Amino acid sequence: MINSVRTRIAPSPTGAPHVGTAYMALFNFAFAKKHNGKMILRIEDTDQSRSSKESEEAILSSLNWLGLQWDEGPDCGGDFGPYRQSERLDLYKDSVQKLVDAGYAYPCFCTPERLTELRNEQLGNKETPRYDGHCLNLTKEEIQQKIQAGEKHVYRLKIPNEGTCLFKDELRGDVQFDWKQIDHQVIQKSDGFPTYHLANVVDDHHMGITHVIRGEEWINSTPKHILLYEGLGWKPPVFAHLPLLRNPDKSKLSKRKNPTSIDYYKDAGFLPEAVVNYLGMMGYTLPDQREIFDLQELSESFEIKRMSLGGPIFDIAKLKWLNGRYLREKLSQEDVLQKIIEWKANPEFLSKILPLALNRLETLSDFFPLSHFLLDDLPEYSLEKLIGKTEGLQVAKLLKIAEWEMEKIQKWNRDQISALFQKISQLEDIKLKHLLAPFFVAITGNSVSLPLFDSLELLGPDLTRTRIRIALEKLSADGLGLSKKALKKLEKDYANQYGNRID
RNA sequence: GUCCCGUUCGUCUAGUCAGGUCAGGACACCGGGUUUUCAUCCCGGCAACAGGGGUUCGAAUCCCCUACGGGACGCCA
Repeated sequence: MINSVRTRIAPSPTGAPHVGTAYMALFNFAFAKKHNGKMILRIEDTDQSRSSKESEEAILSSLNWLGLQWDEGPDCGGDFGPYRQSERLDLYKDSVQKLVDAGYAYPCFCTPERLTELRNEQLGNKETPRYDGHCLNLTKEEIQQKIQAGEKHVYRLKIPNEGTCLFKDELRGDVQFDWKQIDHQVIQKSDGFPTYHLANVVDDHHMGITHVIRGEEWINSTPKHILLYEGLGWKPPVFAHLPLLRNPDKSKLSKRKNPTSIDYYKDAGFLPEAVVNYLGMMGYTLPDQREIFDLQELSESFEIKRMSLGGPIFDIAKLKWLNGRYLREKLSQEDVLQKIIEWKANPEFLSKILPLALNRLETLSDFFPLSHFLLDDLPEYSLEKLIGKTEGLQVAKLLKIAEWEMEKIQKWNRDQISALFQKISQLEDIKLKHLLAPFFVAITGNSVSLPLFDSLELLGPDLTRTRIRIALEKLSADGLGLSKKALKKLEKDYANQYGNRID
């Protein structure tokens, strides 16, 4: 079938697998299946400094865990590969050339310094920061000369000076932007890699994508994409922008305020079917309004027009309720037992705990009380215990610093974790023993427990992050958290001592 | 700040396109029942059309304005 529906998900391998990715994947999947089409998975690894193989693997494996199977992708191949953008560079280079020839793009030699200065100036004048078209005035000869001299340059998209861009969003109808307020977006970076905007258009075209179903965050850059299709002489796909998942405070879902890693839900003991079901009821209701449904039921009855557009708040309480129903309605006791065993009651996992606990055992019955915090979702403890002998505000500060430092850990293991705490101990000039005290409580629920670093390794980054976040919330609720002002100051001091945060 | 998108119970939503049933369901919460406790299960309750103007016999539904919320404004995606 030539005109069959093809959708895609295009995760960027720059971090932990995000539930937002799963959310988009779910509806791309459902839409494709509903129309007997295919869903393609494409890795958007055009950011050389941030992309990693580990992250790519983690994302594929998490989506697999959820059962959101794609028809073509880097792991399973397909007729439109390769499915990693870093392996398709020639294609983008050709397109840039085509765009330059057609007058839709131009090289820009401005230095990052000049651009920063320009930005600050515009910001100072309360203008929207935009490229000023400086390099648009270069003559052919000057360009030739600079390129030959090996000057670093990027390619920018040339936006019309006036007029409007009108496009149709499947869910919202006509959307209109003045070209005036769209920036001359970089489409090829100085390292020769394309930016998202170029790569996604080129790939969507070559991969035969018929429907681009993506997050609302992209709606503002759609005019640029439309222009790229025009410049390359291609027909744009159908666009549908889905609402963004939100934190309880209605901001875009973020790991600062909510567990956002798919792995968290796995580690915390949720069933993939329940997570998928829950995600499916965010912004969507089946025509018959049933609320327990699987991927297939969702796909069979899926009507994209039924998507509601208000950003749904991710409510863990409801997810838990749903998960409970799956446990007792969808599975037999044998099934549940098997799941528990596979989850954490397996010999592999328990045998990792044992060496930590052995010296502390007098009877076998000591084992589970000692290790329960590795099996719990969240441990319980009092605020007094958390603070201990440390000063309250100091506790919040240390937790926050650790939270930021943990984001920088590439490979989550004992050594890295140990190094992290050693570093904080030194820079904050606090004895390791005293530094660790509040962490023992936040992580294990007790001031006395199994060795912390090994425990953290076993617990994994996602459960760890959540426990630190919860501890911070407890402190705030009692007025011992960081005020807005204190946080600002801490951010600054942190950047000076530890380097920039990665969020 | 500029632009774009959005707005029905605390939360997820049905109803909006084709204007006309006490605005329906679910989570959470509260109360009652079953259960040695708890949970499950069952029953009941609380609770919303953001505001203001139009159009109309009639507006949650169509139009306009305002407010509020979110997003975008990177050589990130």
